[in-house]
Amino acid sequence: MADRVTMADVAREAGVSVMTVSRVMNNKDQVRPATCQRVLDVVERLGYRPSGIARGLATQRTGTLGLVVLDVANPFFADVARGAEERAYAEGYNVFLCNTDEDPQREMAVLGSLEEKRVDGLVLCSSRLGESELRAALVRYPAVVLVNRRLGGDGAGAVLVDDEAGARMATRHLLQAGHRAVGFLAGPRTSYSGRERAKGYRTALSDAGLSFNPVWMCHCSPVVEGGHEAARQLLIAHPELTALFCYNDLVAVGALQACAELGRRVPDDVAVVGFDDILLAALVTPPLTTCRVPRYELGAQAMQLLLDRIDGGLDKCEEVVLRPELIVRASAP
Amino acid sequence: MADRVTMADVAREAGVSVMTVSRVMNNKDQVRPATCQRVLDVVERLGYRPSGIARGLATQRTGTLGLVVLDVANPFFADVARGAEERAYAEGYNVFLCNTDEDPQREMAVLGSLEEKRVDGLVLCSSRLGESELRAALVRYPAVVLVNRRLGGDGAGAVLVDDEAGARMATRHLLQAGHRAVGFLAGPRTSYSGRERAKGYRTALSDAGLSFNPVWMCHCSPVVEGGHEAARQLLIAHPELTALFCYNDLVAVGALQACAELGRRVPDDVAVVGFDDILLAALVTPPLTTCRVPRYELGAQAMQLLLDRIDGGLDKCEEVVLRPELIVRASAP
DNA sequence: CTGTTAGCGCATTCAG
DNA sequence: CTGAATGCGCTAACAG
Repeated sequence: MADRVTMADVAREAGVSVMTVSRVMNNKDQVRPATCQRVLDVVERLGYRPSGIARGLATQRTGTLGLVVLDVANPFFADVARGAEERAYAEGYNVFLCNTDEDPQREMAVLGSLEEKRVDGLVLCSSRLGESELRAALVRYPAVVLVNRRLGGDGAGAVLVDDEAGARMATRHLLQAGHRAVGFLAGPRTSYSGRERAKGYRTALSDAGLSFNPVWMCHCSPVVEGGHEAARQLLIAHPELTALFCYNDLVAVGALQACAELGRRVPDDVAVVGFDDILLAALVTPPLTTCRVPRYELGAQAMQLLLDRIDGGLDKCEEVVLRPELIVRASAP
Repeated sequence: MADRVTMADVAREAGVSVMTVSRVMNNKDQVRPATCQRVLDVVERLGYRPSGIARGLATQRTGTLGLVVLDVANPFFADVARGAEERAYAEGYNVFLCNTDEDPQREMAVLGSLEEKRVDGLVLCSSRLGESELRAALVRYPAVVLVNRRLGGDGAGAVLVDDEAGARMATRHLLQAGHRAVGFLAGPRTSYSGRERAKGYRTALSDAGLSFNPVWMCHCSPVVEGGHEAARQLLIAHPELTALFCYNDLVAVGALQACAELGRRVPDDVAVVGFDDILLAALVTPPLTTCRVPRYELGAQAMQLLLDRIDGGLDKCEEVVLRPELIVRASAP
């Protein structure tokens, strides 16, 4: 790669000052069309590209945003990321993608690195930090939007799914089908969404006059293998269970596998309900009844809110709540 | 967000020069431990974070890399991205993720934006640019590694899957099972991998003494719906087909759907083989026979090669080829 | 409409 | 071991 062409090179070649080149590059209109054209020609001929780094230093804005997820390989976050990146791209921003693997230490590390990169804003999904740590971290960015997490009081926007309503809907669906022993594969302990879904699960039980049985609930990693193990343990320890409500579809697929291994037919012996409605959900056998979450929308709206807050001011909109929708399929008719 | 603490603030507060602070921040050892500690204390107290932007301007290295994919929401690229991001994170880099949606114009646009951001290097997956355009674009980066694409001659590294061998293996598997009319859902016309897989398909046919029948091949979008449509058309137009080799697993799932709609049983009436072995492949009914591609590895090795080339020099290693592996399941026993 | 002067925050000389 | 001067490439604020 040859040495980079700078603005000075263009200015010299075009016989103008760097300031004029700068104006042309930024579409400031106060340049005579002829001059403008001459500069543009030189830019073209020399293959000049302005340095975002230098511009960032001068303007204190980098045109750069951060997107933090637990794991892009998880289809949920892949879709969220796509929605977010799409909005950012449309507005001319580039986005740093960071994975945390649910590890608070790593989360702190990536937040630190994004601060060093001087991102103009940050979309933080499913943070696993404690309230005070999180609050302390977020003041270090010009603007922040949280996804799947609420943080009382201060200046972070939030885009959420109504997890409690979704879980309540899903659980009620099972109860209305006559189930009285509904287990809950609760996902990670540290998940905010998980806690909200637990609330919904318990509310649905109490709505139906049933009491919450803690031994029917089991935390697990939010992936297929996590659901597999947890479902296996739960079904063996509590053969009375006739239904499982699962933290997400991956966990539900794991539950399906466990049922198959244990010779429990789905839905006849055990009904299974998932959450998210990822592509997979409709394609497994039997197809999963699940709560559809608009993941792309979640990412896109979070990014939009972030952009609004970046230039509109922090009083724009504080919180967006998306409604999940129950999708009934064969795993829990 | 309060005004940012700068190096000068730290220097003043610690009673040293900015140079000393700079040395401390960069672990240069030529600082007396006592001074070092004093500086570190002030850094901690003031919450100082060096500016990567300023540092980038001064050093001409940004600690930033680009990763370009067609679509992160596609599970193939989600896994590649994860592998790549992981390696980059381990080396202290941040990565910009960009989607192109198979649109060459958009690809040019994101490449341009990454150049402005002055990335230290670039991993470019499945480029849809023409040879000369691509070559012209790549000289603008300090280092580049291509994924799923070969580019003769010059200084771009490449990490590839042996698509031809995989396709040949997959097709041969079908032929050995007695199929004589094997269709090919070929994916996008612009896909390099697609063309390689077409070669493998044709080679396998000729290995078996069969001739290539162009009407049994049909291009399609590399997603479920694309496979669905293409398979539907192909099976209606050519009911003699008893097997379908598919560009990837998503397409294969679409083919499964089409078979179901047309009342063709899989594998008895039509055998189906996919490519990639994404999570989905093992979970649909019937489970897909497919060519496993080590996607995480693909991303991780591409990133590793990029890092090697960034500081080791461009003569390091030019090309890595990963072998796919045939996974036999019920869709084509 | 165009040019000049002065930083943005840091690292790289070279001196002490 | 530590500091002072200089520049990375660009834009903001004034002048002309």
